[in-house]
Amino acid sequence: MEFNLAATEKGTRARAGVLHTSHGNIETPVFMPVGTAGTVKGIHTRDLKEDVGARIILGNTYHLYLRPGLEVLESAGGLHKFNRWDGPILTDSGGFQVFSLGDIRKLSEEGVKFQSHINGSYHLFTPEKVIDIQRSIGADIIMAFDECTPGNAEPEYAKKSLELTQRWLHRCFERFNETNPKYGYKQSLFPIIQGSAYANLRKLATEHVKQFDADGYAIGGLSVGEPETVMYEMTEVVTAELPENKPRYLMGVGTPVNILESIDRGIDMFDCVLPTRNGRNGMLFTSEGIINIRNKKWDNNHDPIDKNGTSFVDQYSLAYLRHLVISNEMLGAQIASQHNLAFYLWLVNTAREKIIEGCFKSWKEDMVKKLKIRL
RNA sequence: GGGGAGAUACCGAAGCGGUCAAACGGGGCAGACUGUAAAUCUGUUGGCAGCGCCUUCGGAGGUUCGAAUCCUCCUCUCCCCA
Repeated sequence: MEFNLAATEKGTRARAGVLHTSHGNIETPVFMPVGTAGTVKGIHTRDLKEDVGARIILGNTYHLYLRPGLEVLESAGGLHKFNRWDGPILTDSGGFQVFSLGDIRKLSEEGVKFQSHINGSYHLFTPEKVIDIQRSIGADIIMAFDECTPGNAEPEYAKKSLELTQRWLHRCFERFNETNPKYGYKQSLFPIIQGSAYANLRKLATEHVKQFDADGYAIGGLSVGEPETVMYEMTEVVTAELPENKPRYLMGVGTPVNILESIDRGIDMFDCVLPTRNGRNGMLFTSEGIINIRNKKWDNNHDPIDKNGTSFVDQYSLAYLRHLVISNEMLGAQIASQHNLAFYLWLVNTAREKIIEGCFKSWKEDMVKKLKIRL
């Protein structure tokens, strides 16, 4: 998997690049819509591609393993064939579920024993097994199995947790190197840098990860409860040490402001559930600011959702969308999700253009102010 | 015409002498959500006002220290039999 830098800008670490995969090229910075269960909730792949302009989407190892299961995915010929998304796919390893499903799992040196949130059955996820599962799912980019350390972890715990993730990383690469893709195209394994809110740990983690000369590097364990300033600081610490010629992926981030600030700090790839989840729950990210579409003040406003919007759905009015969301009509969740995703893609696309033009920094400052406005 | 049941806050519906400004649902209003156990969750919903006061349980009277709860009359709904 090749990555080529197309442009950088002085006075910022922002980069524009192109990542080449077997399922197409990805221009960066990029936002990757999250499709945990093999679907970006509420959005057809046709709309993802043609309307939203998504270039790569996510899937999740834990969730897809439990349902529909590997037998179905393998007989379909992998996730691309199963969900009819022919662009690149990235699967998360289940490391985030170690964090988010903290109450129904048990952590050990060997791996993590999850109790299925679906039927209560037990499943041991080891680094080796997680690689095997991701071979079966067939994503272009697969993630190392890690422990996503909570944002408020004590130093001792953060250190122990990081060291476990590091040992698991060796096991991941070992299994990765002794197995082959199942569907005839290359897969790339990205390590995940942990270290919680501690700069010294983040530096150690970054150094450690570089020995694998991976096709890309991810930063995990951020936006998990720590203050935003910490998130930015940790991102800076890590990107300062990572090789320039490899893509950097900031996992699970974030708000539109978070994304612009992180691009400024040298991040190339993002994913986040906010545009879809918050969209379903009535929150719109627009070029003028944030809208809670359930609020009464929109009930008779017939302006378009976003007059600068790039999506087909932006032609719908605020009043109509409010009506749909308030009435719990499924189209409301779909329109809101599609708008938000299109907005996120517009945001990273524009950031890319501005980097190439050499005026990202000033555009960003301006944009961040607008994005914080609550309409 | 005869017999029965009932009227409670925006709606539905508990409550049947004090712990009732009144359970619970719904609806309304607002908030949260960051590698998705989420089309979810939380708060609030008589009026003022900083824990106190004021106006509420169909209407009017009454009993009582005290009434949404008991009594009388009135108004209106619903059901059954003619």
